Amino acid sequence: MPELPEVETVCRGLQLQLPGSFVSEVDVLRDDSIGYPEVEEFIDQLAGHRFESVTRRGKYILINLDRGAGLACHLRMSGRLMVVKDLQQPSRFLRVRMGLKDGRELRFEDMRVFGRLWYVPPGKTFVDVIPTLGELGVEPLDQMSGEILASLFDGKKQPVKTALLDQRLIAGIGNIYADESLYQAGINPLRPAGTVKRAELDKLANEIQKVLKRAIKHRGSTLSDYRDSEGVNGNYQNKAGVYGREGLPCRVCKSEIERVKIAGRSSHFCLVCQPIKAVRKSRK
DNA sequence: ACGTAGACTTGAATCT
DNA sequence: ATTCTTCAAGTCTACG
Repeated sequence: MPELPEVETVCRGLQLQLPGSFVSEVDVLRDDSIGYPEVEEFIDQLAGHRFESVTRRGKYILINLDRGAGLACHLRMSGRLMVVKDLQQPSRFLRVRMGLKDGRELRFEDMRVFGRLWYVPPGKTFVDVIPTLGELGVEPLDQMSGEILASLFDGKKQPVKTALLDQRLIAGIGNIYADESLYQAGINPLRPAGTVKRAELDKLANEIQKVLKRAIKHRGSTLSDYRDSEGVNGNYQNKAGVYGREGLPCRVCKSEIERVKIAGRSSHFCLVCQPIKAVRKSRK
């Protein structure tokens, strides 16, 4: 799925397009796409609401509606949330269609049907409806430092890559940006998280923010499915240092980029720039 | 408590 | 051309 930069790009687009618009009708083409409440209620209760503002928490899109209600969306791997003006033939992966009073449509498309939409009724909070939202870790663009990483990783034996992907520790980093951040910081993804030295964590914290901000500037990465709220591709994939570059020369040292599975996820890195043992100053 | 496969779902790409 | 296997922006559950 879209990771933090892609979700942020979608949110910024929706914030420009939605506030002030009213939902006139709701059409659910695939029941699995609705997380809460039951499909019938989702349809009945969402209709008539006005969009007020769009924010993000981790990889969740949070839309505030009038009367204290809300609409949340997680794109997971292949979800798209977009506002369309010219109502051309919808994609075959259209799962939920929300007609707006001004004639436009908010469409949720999702090839793999992992993504979800949740309606939050007045009186309930987003966390009431989506418990995992309350368990998310720090927002890396707001709170990130070597000190924070040191406390989050303390005593952890799992690979540092796996720790970066744990949404309860840090919210929003996914497979692409975990690999990219570790590459930029010169840290091998297989190193047990708790063994990464403080100086390296300082560097990693800095690189995480740099990578995420740069990706947002490029409107995210489009590998296959991701599009922003206007249906436009991201560009960051072309800037990647290691992700998707297995077998290609490292942009720094020219040695071949490796790919291994870590906790089930493809992980890309340069053995020379990210040695398995921390590089230490020669002792003499 | 901690860490890692498997499941969920659909399609694209690579290889015979 | 067709079939098979592998892989994919994520996360939740079930094991050991």
